[in-house]
Amino acid sequence: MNELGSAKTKVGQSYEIIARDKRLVATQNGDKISFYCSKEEFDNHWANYFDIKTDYEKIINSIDKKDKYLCRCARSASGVRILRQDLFEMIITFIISQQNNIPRIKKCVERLCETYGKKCKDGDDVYYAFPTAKKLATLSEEDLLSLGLGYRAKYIVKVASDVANKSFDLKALSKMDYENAKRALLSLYGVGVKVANCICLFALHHVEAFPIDTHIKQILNANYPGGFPFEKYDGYAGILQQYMFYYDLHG
DNA sequence: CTCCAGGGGCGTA
DNA sequence: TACGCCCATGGA
Repeated sequence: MNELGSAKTKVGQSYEIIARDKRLVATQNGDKISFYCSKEEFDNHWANYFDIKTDYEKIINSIDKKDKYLCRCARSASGVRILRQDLFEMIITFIISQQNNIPRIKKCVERLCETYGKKCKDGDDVYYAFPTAKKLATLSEEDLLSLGLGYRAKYIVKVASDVANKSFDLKALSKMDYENAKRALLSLYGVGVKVANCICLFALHHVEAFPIDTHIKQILNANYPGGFPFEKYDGYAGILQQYMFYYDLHG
């Protein structure tokens, strides 16, 4: 059992996190979070996933005190962390996310896992891992269309086969700096600037990546008509972007 | 440059 | 209940 500071106080919330073939149940009571796993599993796997080593308080303290809006966002979202999620999962998930809303993205990913992912057991509970590139590469566009993926189906088939046959090298990608990683991702079929930035931020932990969707565009227009002061936050603006996103969503 | 491509969630009436 | 509107990317 481990504890973390939380972004927001809630009572009796329970969460299920599935990443690669691992699953973690977490509950939150007030600002106390409990993780139901062994200390070994937490240290070996989830500590990295939750980016435990990064000092987010230091980041929050670095915010320009004159920027009341950003200070308010950071205070509201102070428990938000940039996860270190699986690269292939993020590539496919963010391709699905384009032109799509969160409930539907969740449904698509769940169907994808239940249909093509490895069946796993945790005690009496059953869950499904995210499908491998090798597995997805065997599918046809029609297979994915039937899961409701729409016009993104053809992107996923192509990207999965490029990854499976190593014409797109994930290992090399994971070693690149932000600019090179972004350029490499943009070469993938169905990946544009916004999706590439999301993958950089949420899988590769390039926290300078600052994905701009229409939601963030509105936030920036409303609060930074002269443009966001990237120069003050060199190398980690993506974390602040997440604070603004959270604040806009949850207040 | 503009338009269109699934589809469903969501705001509005 | 029913109606538009929205959305990221590639291709025409």
